[in-house]
Amino acid sequence: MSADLFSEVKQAVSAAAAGRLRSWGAGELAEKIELERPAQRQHGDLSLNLALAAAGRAGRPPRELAAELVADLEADERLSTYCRRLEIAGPGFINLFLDDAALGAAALAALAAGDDFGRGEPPAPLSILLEFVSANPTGPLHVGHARYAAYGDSLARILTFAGHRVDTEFYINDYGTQMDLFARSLAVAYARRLGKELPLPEDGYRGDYLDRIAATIVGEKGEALLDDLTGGDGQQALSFLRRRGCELMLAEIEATLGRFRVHFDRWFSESSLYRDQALETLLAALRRSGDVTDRDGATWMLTSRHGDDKDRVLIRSSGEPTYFASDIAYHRQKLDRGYDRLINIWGADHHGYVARMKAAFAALDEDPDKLEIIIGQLVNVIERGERKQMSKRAGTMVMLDELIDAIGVDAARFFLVERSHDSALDLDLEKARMRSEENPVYYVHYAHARICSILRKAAGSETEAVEAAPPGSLEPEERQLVLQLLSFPGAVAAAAASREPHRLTTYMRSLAADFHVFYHNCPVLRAGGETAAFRLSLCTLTRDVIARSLSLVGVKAPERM
RNA sequence: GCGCCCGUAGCUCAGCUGGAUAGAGCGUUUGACUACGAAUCAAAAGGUCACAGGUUCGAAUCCUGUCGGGCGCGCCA
Repeated sequence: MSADLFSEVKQAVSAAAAGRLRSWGAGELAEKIELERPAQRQHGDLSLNLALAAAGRAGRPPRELAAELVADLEADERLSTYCRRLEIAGPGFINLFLDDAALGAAALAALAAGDDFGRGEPPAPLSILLEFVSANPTGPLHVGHARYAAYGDSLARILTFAGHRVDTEFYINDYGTQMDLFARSLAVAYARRLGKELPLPEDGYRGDYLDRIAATIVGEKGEALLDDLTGGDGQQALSFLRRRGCELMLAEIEATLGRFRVHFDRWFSESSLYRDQALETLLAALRRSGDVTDRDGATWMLTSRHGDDKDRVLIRSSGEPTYFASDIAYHRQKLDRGYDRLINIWGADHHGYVARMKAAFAALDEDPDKLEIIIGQLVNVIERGERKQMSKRAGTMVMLDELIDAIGVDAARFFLVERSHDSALDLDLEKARMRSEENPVYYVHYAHARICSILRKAAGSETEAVEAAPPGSLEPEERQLVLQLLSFPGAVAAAAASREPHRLTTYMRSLAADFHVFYHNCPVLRAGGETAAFRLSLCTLTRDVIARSLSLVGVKAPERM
């Protein structure tokens, strides 16, 4: 008995129905059998819409087709070991009623599979480079970054568990005007700390973190930079501040991400592209392919030839390269590392750049589909019931560290990843702080802790010594729990394929709910004998699946709470 | 003006890529602990799935349009 019963059933159906489907000219339906969990119990455990899907092609009424399919399925030996009964319902659905013993056996097989239950084995695993957060190293992370951090890190975990090879990467924008501005702002904080006032640059950065970093630099260098900043042209001092400030800022960012349980395999520096002359190489290649032209004193890339709205500047008339230019060089570099797929997670404020980046791939003679850009919607901050965009100026910034301090990593990650990344998210920090105990993560935690408590109680008991065997029949609540547990591999696969970690939070809430119902209706230890042994196994499997699900979104599974 | 995203219960959101009578949590009302953890469970109430067309056996889901909200549309990053 396989742990992944639903896949097993799917394969059996495919094999048994293939011939019939082909005779209707709908053979391809056998390749992608859709097994659904009907919303209503009376519709069975699984349902097939094959007859409905084939009706158009066959030119015959669906129920008539369903009758022929049912005959094929009933004749199939493998299927009849899982399936107690088949029925045709409604417009032409084929409903499957699974055998209780088979369900129980599958649950025990899932338990035996241990860490491998739900793990994907795609026929062709992808090697994926997943880039996310990539915040400018000019300030600390805020809750907007936190959303992408939670989303991206969860996605990396899920894709890995689904069987792909995933590297995660943080791109450091440590080159260009923003870094210059950062260095000059840092110089102001540095000088002030030593009793000298320098003019704050227009649109300069401000904030406690600059004082913090300035203090560190004063500790390291004393007043050594002061003369250059006040007397000289300041170039040497600014250069140092840019480099060292960036290092210190990145260290803070990395520490915050570490607290948030987000780890990157690689930190890639934009500056390194300039050191390696990646832009020159890139430009030469683009000139050869004819995708670049000089116009109005600037160097343009002809992205409009590849589906972009208009052409884009690579080198300004000032001679400075644009951000776009180094971004192309960066992606060229990523491609050269040999990944099958490059996934970028960008904020909604960057969606306008998708077309030009895809165009760049086409110009580089690379398949644009290798580049997968996921747009995450923004986070709004709610203050006194009003929705506000986060802004330093308006003082509505909420930092990731603040969020963690307020509600903890588990509640924060669950909250951020629970919603579809496609919808804007409102965060009311005060409300989150006051009502953090209502976070759904604790509902899932409670189920986990409750099971752990039962297992502690069972430790060393007679029940624990009995080897579990699938019972001949299951109580309705037991049955529901088993069906939910067996849905786990499908939930993982769906979350991975659709890049939607929130499907797993939805899944584990349902699983926790089904467990609580089971708990209230089906005594475990008190049942005694073989029933107790089997139910104890269900408890263990539920605990494992909850813990695994939580770990896939970077949340802990406490044994007590 | 153009492009992308969103609009589902009083509030916050799911809805398995087109399935059967649209679901949770919070809030409201009511019931269940001498019990393997009541941070739980059971029940009630709450809906024009923004609106109007279209596609088909079947639409919250797909296509078109309208309305409303968010985000973009630079030789900024």
